[in-house]
Amino acid sequence: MTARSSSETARVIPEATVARLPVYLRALTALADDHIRTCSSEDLATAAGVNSAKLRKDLSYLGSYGTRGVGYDVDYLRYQIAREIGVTQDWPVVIVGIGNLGHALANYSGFRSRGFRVVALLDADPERHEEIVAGVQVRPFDDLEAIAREHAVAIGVIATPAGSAQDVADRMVAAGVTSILNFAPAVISVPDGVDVRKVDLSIELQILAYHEQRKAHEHARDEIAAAAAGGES
Amino acid sequence: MTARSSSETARVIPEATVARLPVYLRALTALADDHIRTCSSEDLATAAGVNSAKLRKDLSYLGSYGTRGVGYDVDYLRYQIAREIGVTQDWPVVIVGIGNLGHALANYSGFRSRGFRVVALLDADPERHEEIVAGVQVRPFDDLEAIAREHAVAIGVIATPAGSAQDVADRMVAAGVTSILNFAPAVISVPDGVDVRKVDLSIELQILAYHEQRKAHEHARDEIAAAAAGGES
DNA sequence: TAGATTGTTAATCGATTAACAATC
DNA sequence: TAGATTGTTAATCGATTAACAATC
Repeated sequence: MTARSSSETARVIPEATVARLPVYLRALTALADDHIRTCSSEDLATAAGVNSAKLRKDLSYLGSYGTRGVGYDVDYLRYQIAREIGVTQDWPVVIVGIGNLGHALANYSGFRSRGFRVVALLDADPERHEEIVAGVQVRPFDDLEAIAREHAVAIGVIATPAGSAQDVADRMVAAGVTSILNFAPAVISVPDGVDVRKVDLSIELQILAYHEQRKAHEHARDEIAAAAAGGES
Repeated sequence: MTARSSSETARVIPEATVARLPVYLRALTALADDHIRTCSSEDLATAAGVNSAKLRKDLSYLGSYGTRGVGYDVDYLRYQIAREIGVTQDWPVVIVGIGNLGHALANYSGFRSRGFRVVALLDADPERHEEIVAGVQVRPFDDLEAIAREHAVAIGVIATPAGSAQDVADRMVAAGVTSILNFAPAVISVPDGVDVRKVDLSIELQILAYHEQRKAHEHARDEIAAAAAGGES
């Protein structure tokens, strides 16, 4: 459908790489905070918790920002990654659902410093409309359209119960939101062209539980094997 | 290192599959709540937001729990997946760091119903030790060892600021915790055999920002192309 | 020039998907 | 038996990694 222009030189960054760029950005910020001016791919990879070959391959999709024999200039690389991700500008964000999690998200200090600005907190419950959270007054969910258009909001965060998530997503999309971060434990469906990412506490815990169980089974097996020592080959 | 026993028939479930099993579990629970007794792979795939070939492949790693020509028994499959993940039992969990996010996590109702039980809330700040959150009193961080051993805690949740995360992780590992869910915006390193999963709000938002920016660029390009209509081939 | 480190190649590994034989 | 749907095969696609030539 979308014709690829030939002027841009095949700028397709793999999804796995895109997901790691923010990690590199954070690691570079930590290095800069420690007054480190230059780092090797090995240094940065260690700080980011990945292997250095992967890091260099990832960076190679952005361009050639290092110096052979020397390494990377921390500030320069940081700026290039920030620009590539798009967080040199400020993205207006709305949060819908100001329960416990919504409160925590609204108060999250990492927003502002990382290229995002919470322009509105919305909740369907009128009881919450008095409240001021992190300096922002909670407003009715029905104000979504007006706010989204006024601030040109492209990114929405859903922190409602599961039952409301699809409805909120539909309204967001209708209001022009094209990227959604969904904290509700529900699958939401959206039209093509809208991106959804999902964060789910209980799913993360269940993945850990699976591995825990496997470890437990392995231990049990090892012990049985040890007890039956000297058995058949 | 770990010798694979031959009695268990090569029970290696790919990581990508493991990460989807909890999604299937939730979808099956939703179907059961709607009094649906049987479903096809197509039905379940739709409910889980994946394609049906992938779903069937995933389920095939667990065993053969469907009936050709008929589909899957919802309750039976749900039990089999829960057993495979290990959430038919209850996992004791500790949460460290009872700020905004820690509060939200402690109050999260999906815990209990999904195989987890919060046995302790810990915080280093003595000011918080009076507090009772979700019916559980906040206790000193130094109680970690005692609590972890008493309840045989295998899973820990870190909801502290980034600066404390590595220290908390080290203490958890020393206390026998072998799976960590890390909400702090920091890379933590742990010994082999300890699993860490990371949930990071600002990274998720940055990934969305990247795609937003790409959409914006594409629109701009399309408009330029449209304006220059009738140009060279 | 010698030493260091990048950017890239190519091999390997793992995940996705369509298609269909098996079978209820 | 005819229709439906699973479980599996095999082809394809994407991600990881080691190794090293290029080059500062």
